[in-house]
Amino acid sequence: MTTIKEIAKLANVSTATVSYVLNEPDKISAETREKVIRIIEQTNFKPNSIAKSLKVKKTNTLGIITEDITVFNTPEIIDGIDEYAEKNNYYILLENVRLFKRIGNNYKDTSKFVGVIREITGVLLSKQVEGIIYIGAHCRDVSGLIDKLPVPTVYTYCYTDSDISVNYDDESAAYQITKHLLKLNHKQIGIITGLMDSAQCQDRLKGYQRALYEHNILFNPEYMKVGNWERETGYTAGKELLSLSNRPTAIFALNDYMAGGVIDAAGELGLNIPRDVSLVGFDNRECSYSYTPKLTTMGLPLNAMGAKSAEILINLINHRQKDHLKNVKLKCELFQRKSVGGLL
Amino acid sequence: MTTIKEIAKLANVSTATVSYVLNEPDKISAETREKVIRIIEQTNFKPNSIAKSLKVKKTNTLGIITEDITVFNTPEIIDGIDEYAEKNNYYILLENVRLFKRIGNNYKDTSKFVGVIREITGVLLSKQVEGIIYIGAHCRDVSGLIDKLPVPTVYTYCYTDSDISVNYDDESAAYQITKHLLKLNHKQIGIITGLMDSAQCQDRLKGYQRALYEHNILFNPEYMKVGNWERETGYTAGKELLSLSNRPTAIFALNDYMAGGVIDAAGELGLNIPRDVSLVGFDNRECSYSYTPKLTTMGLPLNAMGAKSAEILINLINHRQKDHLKNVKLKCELFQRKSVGGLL
DNA sequence: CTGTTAGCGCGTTCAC
DNA sequence: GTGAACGCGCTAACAG
Repeated sequence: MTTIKEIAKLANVSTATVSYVLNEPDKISAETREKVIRIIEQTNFKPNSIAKSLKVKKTNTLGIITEDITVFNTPEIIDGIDEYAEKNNYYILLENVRLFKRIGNNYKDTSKFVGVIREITGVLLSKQVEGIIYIGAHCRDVSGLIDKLPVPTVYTYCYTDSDISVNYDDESAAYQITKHLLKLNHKQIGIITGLMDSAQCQDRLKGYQRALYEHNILFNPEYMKVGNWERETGYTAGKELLSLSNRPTAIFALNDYMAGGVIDAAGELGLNIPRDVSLVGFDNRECSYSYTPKLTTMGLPLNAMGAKSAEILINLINHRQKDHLKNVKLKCELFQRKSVGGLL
Repeated sequence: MTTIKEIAKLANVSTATVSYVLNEPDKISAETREKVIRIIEQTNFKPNSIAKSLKVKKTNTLGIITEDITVFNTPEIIDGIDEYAEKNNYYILLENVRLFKRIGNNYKDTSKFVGVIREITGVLLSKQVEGIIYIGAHCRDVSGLIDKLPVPTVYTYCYTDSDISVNYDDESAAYQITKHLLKLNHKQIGIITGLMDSAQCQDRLKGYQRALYEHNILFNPEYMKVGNWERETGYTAGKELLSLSNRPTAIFALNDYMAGGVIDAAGELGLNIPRDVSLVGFDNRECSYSYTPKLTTMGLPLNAMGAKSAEILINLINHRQKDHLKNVKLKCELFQRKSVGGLL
């Protein structure tokens, strides 16, 4: 690899001159500048940013820790981070924990992998990243997972009790969906929840109830079935709801997988979606588009979450962050497709 | 941040001693070693790998260029790279081109973004990556996209006419599928292709024909319909195939989307899958699992491709690569689900 | 005003 | 177990 010294020699100038051409071109006369630039281009010289970073104590590098890059939400978040970072001249060092492969389904027990995380943050810090974004595989409380770090840290798709996090607004999303159904004159709206110990599930339930309440509709416990996020429970719950004597005219499944189960159930019962019953999912996963009918579902602002995380982090790094930020919640967007119909 | 000097001072030794404790502990007496280690732990000191890299001229960093990290195949490939890299003490600097957002669907016209790629490789080189893995968004010839680089480069999910690439074996995968159907006594096997200008499509067609040939079955042009990879053409082609007087007993759609279209077509014609017609897809995309019936499809060795790319690259970096490697093709694995039945 | 000299950043490693 | 040169680019201070 060519070095600045060789360029200097070839151009018959000092290394300082070359450096100025690169960093403060105005300081150098047009003539020498062009001569130097020509030689740089000819030799394909790229200044060693390692050396530069050592000197200026700035790496312009962000560390990303993903719990699992193969989880559907993660790539889009990274994409958002990446776009914002690039625009602001930051680069990305990626650490993928491979959570599921490493510790299976016990990921809720954070103690199992604090050691792994400590090692990873150590690497990132020794590589002088200026800030860290932690992307959860699954939206939950990860307090205690990362020790207090000497660089700013932002959590997304998860949160802690003391750090800045970026997520989407489950409550408002569920409210939005329920409102949408109510406006189409649905008054009997079934809901299939995920596991009840998840904050996401609780928040969505709140949004659902708030919308009902605003329309003076009493929450009917018969219309709520508890699922576990998997298609099978959507099927079971769907069957129960649709077999009710006063069956709901619309069903809100708290994720797309369970909505798929409802489609199965409706099919078996000879019910047509959306004619006989409307259906809404959540997540806008790829599969929701290939269901028959195409599923109306809630899209997550993943890209925006990534971009927002990067924005906050870079602001923190450069000490221009308003410090009142804590839990940022971005709005979701409804994707209206073919599984919802209106009532007279 | 603490430096080696401060540690040295606190421990009353020279910086050299601290360095040896870190890198060649045996050279230092147990007594001083432990003293130094204690202080390192107390102060939470992390050696600055930037400075180390500058000195030892080794960053242990691999650059990954992804054409688009949001494309379904990419995260799993990165996961594979990551796993292998981590085991071998390499780290990952990620550059995401965001191909589709940047230049829309004209990605086949490589000239449109050579400039972007040149800039990205420049950044990676200046950050002293020791090798680069280029991950295509779409398997195709990308010759001329990257200038000859001073570090080893491996292409995956794409290829060039002169560099090492890692892909999967389309021909053998299609052969495997066709063979599977033939063994179940299917003799009339329809095929729905993707766009014919793709090498992948050509190779799969070859595999299909080779299997038929081995079973002395003449290729029947009526049984081949050309699609464009989208669900709609799968539907159209499926309808045509299934309306034939001697309709095929099995259909091989060259991707899962088009297989979805065949499911639509069969449904409309009142044909049951797999009773009336068997169906196989390709890609094992998430949606294939949520079709009714669950689709039998060909899984791609994405993780293995990533790992293999990393392995080759790291071997190249350390000059222990057999140089006869060129186009590595990994085997695919059939996922047998519910869309295929046997014939008497 | 243009361009040069020289020391610095931090950890490594060789000669002593 | 230590002193000191070294890697490469940056930049303050300075000379022409």
